[in-house]
Amino acid sequence: MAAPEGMFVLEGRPTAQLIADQLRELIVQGAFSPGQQVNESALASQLNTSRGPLREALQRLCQEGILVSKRNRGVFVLELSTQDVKEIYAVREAVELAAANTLLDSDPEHVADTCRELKGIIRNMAKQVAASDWQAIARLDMQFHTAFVSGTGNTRLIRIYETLAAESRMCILSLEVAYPRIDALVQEHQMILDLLEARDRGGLQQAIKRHMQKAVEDLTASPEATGITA
Amino acid sequence: MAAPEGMFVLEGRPTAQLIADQLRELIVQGAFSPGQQVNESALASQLNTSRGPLREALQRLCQEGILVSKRNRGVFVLELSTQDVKEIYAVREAVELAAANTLLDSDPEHVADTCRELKGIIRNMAKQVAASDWQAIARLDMQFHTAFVSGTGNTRLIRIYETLAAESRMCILSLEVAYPRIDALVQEHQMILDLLEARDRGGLQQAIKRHMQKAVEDLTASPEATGITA
DNA sequence: GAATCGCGTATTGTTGACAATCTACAGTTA
DNA sequence: TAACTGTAGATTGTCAACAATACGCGATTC
Repeated sequence: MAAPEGMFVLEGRPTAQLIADQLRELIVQGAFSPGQQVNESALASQLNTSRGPLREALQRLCQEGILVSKRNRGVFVLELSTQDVKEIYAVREAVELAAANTLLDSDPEHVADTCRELKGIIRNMAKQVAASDWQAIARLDMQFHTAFVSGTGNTRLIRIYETLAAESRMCILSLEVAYPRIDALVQEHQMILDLLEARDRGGLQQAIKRHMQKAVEDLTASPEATGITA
Repeated sequence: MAAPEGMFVLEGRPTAQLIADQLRELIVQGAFSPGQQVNESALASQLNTSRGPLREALQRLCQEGILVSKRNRGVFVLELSTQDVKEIYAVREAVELAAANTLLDSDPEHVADTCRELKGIIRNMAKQVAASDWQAIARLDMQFHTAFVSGTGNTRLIRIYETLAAESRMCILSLEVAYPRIDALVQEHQMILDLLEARDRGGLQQAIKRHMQKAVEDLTASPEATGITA
């Protein structure tokens, strides 16, 4: 029996995950300042739920790494150090390089589909760059890379990357206006897209490496101007 | 003030993690059959704890991927498909290649330390191969690779790999006596170690790729003989 | 005879209360 | 004045009871 259109399973996913998704979005948008303690009771009341589910959500975010838990103290919003930035982008490079190889080994038509999606994201990104909307730029930046990795269809790789994407958004957020050249952002993504379309394996790998390297340089260049601690 | 010898912090880590570690070890050792439901109340009683902490531990293992949660149904032990095996080893390859590059870029003395550790693990592995103790072999196999990745010092990479290691042990476990050539295991690891010591970047990368590729072939070769579903 | 409906049971999901622990501050003493 | 000790407050960690949901089986109907 096919379900009628417009019908969908209500609350199909576990509640804790819904809360976690909501909180993650709030955190990466900077609704909580780094190092700030997250109060269980208070948040539970605000979200109109009990401490149980909320606790599970917090624990989930702890495991993802955007919150840190201290025994008998509570959970705190992650404070990013330059070391953290280096780690995050090193792992991102590893994942994206693997994704690039997998993509180039896969069906050309599927690659074309992915390229179409990426192209649309770049278009939106250019718009937001013109509007200087940093929130949106950070979101689209990670949307681009997440779509790139999603193209592999490897659910584990995708899951890993989603965590990295959240952490990266926190990095980018603390960057804000400190970002040196706003136009380079669109250009670099466009280059990655072009090389993927051209199926230039070596060039794509180099472009990804450069993209990550530049990001680390930008993010660690002036730590005193950002929220990133040395 | 230096703490007197013999003193240590009591139960410094969160309880849920202790339970999770214990359960993870049981699962990767095959104490639960794939697809089997894990009963919260029963386990809580057995482990002499309440459902709260146990629930958190289960959720943690769900996020790691060795348990799967179904809403209002409970959690079940992961059933590995050939697709899962391919995914796991694709991600492992990505992580280990990145680890290899990072290691070869790091301090030679530190690499030497890592090599010493790996050498010891290989020695133990050879012993267990002689004794045909599959449990121990699987444990040492993953211990080797985990030590390799740990050499990078990248905490995020290490955390990712620990999850992959757990899943891999489940793969290897279902392999058991079906493993084709028991000697190749020690040889392949020895080769990786040698190439790392020789600082042969290209050779090491190739060796890692081959190692992963062979593992997938072995694991997916005779699915009917193993617990891995098509 | 096959499909459907309804009930019973088992299990999870949620809640609120209780216990344990830590930090901060004030009081005390050398 | 500086360092230590004890208390107060707040927050998390744990627990047991309650509510909601899904599955399996038997009765019923066409």
